[in-house]
Amino acid sequence: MTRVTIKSIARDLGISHMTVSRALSNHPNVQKETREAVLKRAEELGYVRSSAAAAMRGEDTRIVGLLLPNITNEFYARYANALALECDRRALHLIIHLTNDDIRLEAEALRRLREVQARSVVMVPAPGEVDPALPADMRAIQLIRRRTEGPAILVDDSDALTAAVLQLARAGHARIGYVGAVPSLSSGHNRRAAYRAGLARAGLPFDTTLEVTGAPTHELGRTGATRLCEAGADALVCGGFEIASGALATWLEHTEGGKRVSFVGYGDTASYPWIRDGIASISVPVEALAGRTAALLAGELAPDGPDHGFKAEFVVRGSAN
Amino acid sequence: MTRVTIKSIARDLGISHMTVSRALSNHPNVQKETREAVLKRAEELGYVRSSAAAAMRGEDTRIVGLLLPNITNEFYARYANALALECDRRALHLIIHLTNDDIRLEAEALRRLREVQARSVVMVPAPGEVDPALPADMRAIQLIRRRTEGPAILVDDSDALTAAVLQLARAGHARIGYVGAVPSLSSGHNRRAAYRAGLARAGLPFDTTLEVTGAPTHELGRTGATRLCEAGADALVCGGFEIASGALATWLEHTEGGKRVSFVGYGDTASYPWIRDGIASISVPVEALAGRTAALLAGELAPDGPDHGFKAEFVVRGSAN
DNA sequence: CTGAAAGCGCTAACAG
DNA sequence: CTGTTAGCGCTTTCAG
Repeated sequence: MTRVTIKSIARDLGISHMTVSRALSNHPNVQKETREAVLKRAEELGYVRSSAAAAMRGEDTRIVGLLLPNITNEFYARYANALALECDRRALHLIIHLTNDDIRLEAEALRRLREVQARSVVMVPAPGEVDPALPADMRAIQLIRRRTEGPAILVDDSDALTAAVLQLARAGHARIGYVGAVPSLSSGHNRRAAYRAGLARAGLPFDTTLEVTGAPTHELGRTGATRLCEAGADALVCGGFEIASGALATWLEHTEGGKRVSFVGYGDTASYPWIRDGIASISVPVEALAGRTAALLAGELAPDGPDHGFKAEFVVRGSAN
Repeated sequence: MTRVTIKSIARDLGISHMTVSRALSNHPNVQKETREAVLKRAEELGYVRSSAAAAMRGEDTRIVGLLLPNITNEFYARYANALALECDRRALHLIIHLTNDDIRLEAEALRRLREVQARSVVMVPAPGEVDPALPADMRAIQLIRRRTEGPAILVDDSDALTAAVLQLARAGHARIGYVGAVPSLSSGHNRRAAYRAGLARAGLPFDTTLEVTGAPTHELGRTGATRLCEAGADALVCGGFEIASGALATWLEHTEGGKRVSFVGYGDTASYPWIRDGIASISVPVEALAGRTAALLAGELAPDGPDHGFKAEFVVRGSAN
């Protein structure tokens, strides 16, 4: 049983494959009966158009790539979920590659997306000193972090982070620690600055032993939280999704005995309200980000330039007292 | 700046496109210098092979489809994560479509995967009375649930569910409620049977008001848990991932005042150990499932027949007392 | 209204 | 070792 093509249908019906093509694409110049016969036969045989052939002719593949560090972190999962729904609605194919924030895996994924002629890629750029130019034949939209120029969907969380620090200070904490990404990443730089701004506004002294930065991973969260606790921090502020997930695990172990260390996570993890007295956090509007991304992908929005339109919010819960 | 093809490289170098093709695919019959010149030029120009052209010639597209109800549920997220990693490792493209357990969205996704000539699909079959045959030109691997014949990766959770009921009975509960999928789904049928077996073995009476079934959604979890609590249940057992996520939310609200209703969730949600005294649950070996799937996809395993090789486990935590 | 030809990028099968 | 031809599925263009 070989593939059903317009030619096989044409042979089957004793007509030219062009007539079949026209019938299937609703071209007016086909006799009614012929058209119906074609449509019927195509249906019976389960014909589907080959998108490979279409792509070869230069048609849009309707493939969108999504490059994420992982998809277990709830922020990325929710983002991917929302984006996948939007893509399905718009008949776009979403190809997901996980980079694990590794720049080599990222490069490999980009290469393969070029092979399939993806029309655009949405990517959380992996951290890295070098600056591999993003491919020009696909439109790249950077998410959350910005490594190079071009369109980006970013979140302004400065006020939220500052507010978190102020709240902790108000609650009587004087040694507020911070774990975040390396300052070479846009997000790492800005978030740490916001943390420092919070300290300044609270009139608290600045202490580098209370700052841990590194590659924004779960692991950094774990080790960073440990280091900060050992350094005598009485509160922890997280500067990233992955980091928060690691730091939370450490914090839960560390404060099991009832030690009074406060905690502010990052992102809207569903279980945050249910853990202990509730985990305070920096809330990021995931669905809105995904919606905007989809609009960009569908060309419903101006394609160029950065996009700082989103604001994070500080959500107070028990862990911030 | 038009696309870089073997022909454009050939023109550029003043040779035939076949020589370029051979050079790029390591065919022996190319003069060393020519080969090097080609490779160099290809590199410079950023040539990538068109997989559309390859697909048209009948080559494998290396595209794998993944159809999931959603990707926010931690089980699906972790599964997708693991599978995506395996696929990246094996240079497979993973296209994710979300079905929301809607059989029409599922059909649409399958049609589009046939268009791109996906070699295989991994799918959690949507619930539905009708039985749309799975397409024959792609290999379909059913996950968790089984709607029709063909290879499937299933989990045997009977013993775990029975054990959960027994544990609750031991803890002194007599009105143990169950929320699960409709029995027309293989998983719905088996899980309810295991729940009932638990009751029987505990010597507890059988009570249909303590059983709620429906489409396996978060919503069913919410409403089902409410109904069961109103029916006077003193313990809840969940028969599915989505259901557990909904039921947990309801349960947390309902028992806030300290009412003593016990709870057994489904799946290995990371936060389960941290909520209240820990949420007991049916633990499913996600990573193993994904590993087996990948092996099947890569053809490293016998492709046919069912696969019941996985066992779920009951994990006791505070919520089961 | 219908058909034949050409070409998208690539390689197998033949010529040289 | 290198080049030419043909064909994968499809549509655009041109000829009936």
